[in-house]
Amino acid sequence: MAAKRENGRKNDPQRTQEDILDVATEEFTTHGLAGGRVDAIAEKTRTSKRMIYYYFGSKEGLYLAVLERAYRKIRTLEEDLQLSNLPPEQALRVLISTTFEHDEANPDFVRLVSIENIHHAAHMLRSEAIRDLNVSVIETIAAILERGVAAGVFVRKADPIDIHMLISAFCFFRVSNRYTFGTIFRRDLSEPETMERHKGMIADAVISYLKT
Amino acid sequence: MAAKRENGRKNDPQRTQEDILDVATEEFTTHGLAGGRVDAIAEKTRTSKRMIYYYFGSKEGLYLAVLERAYRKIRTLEEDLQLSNLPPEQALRVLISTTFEHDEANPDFVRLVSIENIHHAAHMLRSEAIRDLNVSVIETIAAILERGVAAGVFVRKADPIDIHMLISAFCFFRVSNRYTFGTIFRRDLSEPETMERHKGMIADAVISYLKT
DNA sequence: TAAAATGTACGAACTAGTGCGTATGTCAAG
DNA sequence: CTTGACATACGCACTAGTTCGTACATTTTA
Repeated sequence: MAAKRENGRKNDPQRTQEDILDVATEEFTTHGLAGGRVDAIAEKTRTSKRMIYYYFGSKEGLYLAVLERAYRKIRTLEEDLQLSNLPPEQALRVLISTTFEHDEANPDFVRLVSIENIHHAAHMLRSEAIRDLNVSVIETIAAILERGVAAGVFVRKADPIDIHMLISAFCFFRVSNRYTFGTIFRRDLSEPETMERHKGMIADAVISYLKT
Repeated sequence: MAAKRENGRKNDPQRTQEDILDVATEEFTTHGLAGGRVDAIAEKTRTSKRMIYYYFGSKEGLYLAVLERAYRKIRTLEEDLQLSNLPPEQALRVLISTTFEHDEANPDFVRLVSIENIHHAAHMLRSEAIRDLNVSVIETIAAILERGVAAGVFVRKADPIDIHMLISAFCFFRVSNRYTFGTIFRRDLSEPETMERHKGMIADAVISYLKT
């Protein structure tokens, strides 16, 4: 359906699709899946609504494409962090920093995941590409925990997925619940000093938990 | 607009409104604000669409009413926990347990907050009732932390709002991201043993953090 | 009987999706 | 290297169906 071509053309399907996906991401993350309007996307695009259906078939197809691209962008960062050379505690701190900054830098991704949860992860289930993701993080954490226990710096034998959840929950929440939390407590979570303090807190909390 | 009546009538506006709100809560938490259909709500109600507009004026008005009722239900629980008699560490554990079980028991509330965040907390901002909520929790935590530091059981001088966020993030995430997390890691977060383990983990993490 | 509560039927506006025509590029034959 | 046949890329204008909201009639209660 989507043919791939080299450059030097006026017809540039690659760019057209990217353009559509950029606009669609903005629209869906701002209004949700049901709230996002195909016409609104079409208007902000260089191209027309017809092209959206030409390339993505349907509104849901477009949404799925947006979701998959967001996940694909993510995957690259999680790999090759080279944590096995670092001492366990430091390795974990680097991993936590990375997760923290990742969520902070990708609010679109966070919002899409929130939207997916409202829809019971129905679209994620249909996408194999997305399903077998994140697994590498667990292996990374598992290795760090094992080394830590072996070296005696960590006392507690914790489940890697649980630890990932403890870290991810905090980092994710800061971004996903920014607006309600900010409204209730009148606090701007995107301020640099707040960010640094929070980054230190989740790291210290996880480390001290493992040391107890 | 909304008259209050006793019982023993065929006309029971109180019950009608509650009925509408129940159905609307279900609809909005399942499909989101934009995805929720007024006609679908009307059908599942004992009454008709006309009544929805009679009592709530508009779809947004209905949504706001749903949101406010959800918050009102919550508020009751947070008060009177009588934590000041307990030693600081135990008081904190009780508070964390309460938060944990609260989010677990009120997935509707959690979902509404998620939906609000997608809409930049726009409706919360308009509702005074909601805005000055949750403040009591902060005071409770602040008192516990002070007592803890004074007694020497807590070493770290932490910000109460930060601690609330650390706790709330984990408890909230478990419910809000249940579907995506469950899909990726093939783990059922609602299993009793998992719940107990997680409840213990967040408590231990917070306590050990404060003791370091 | 006045006021509140409720039901029915309908309409205006919106929205996802499409039919059909056009433009742009590819490739092969002459 | 021009020409013609064909495939891909694109846009306008329309449709079928949905969705929020309301006008009007009716019943119930004070």
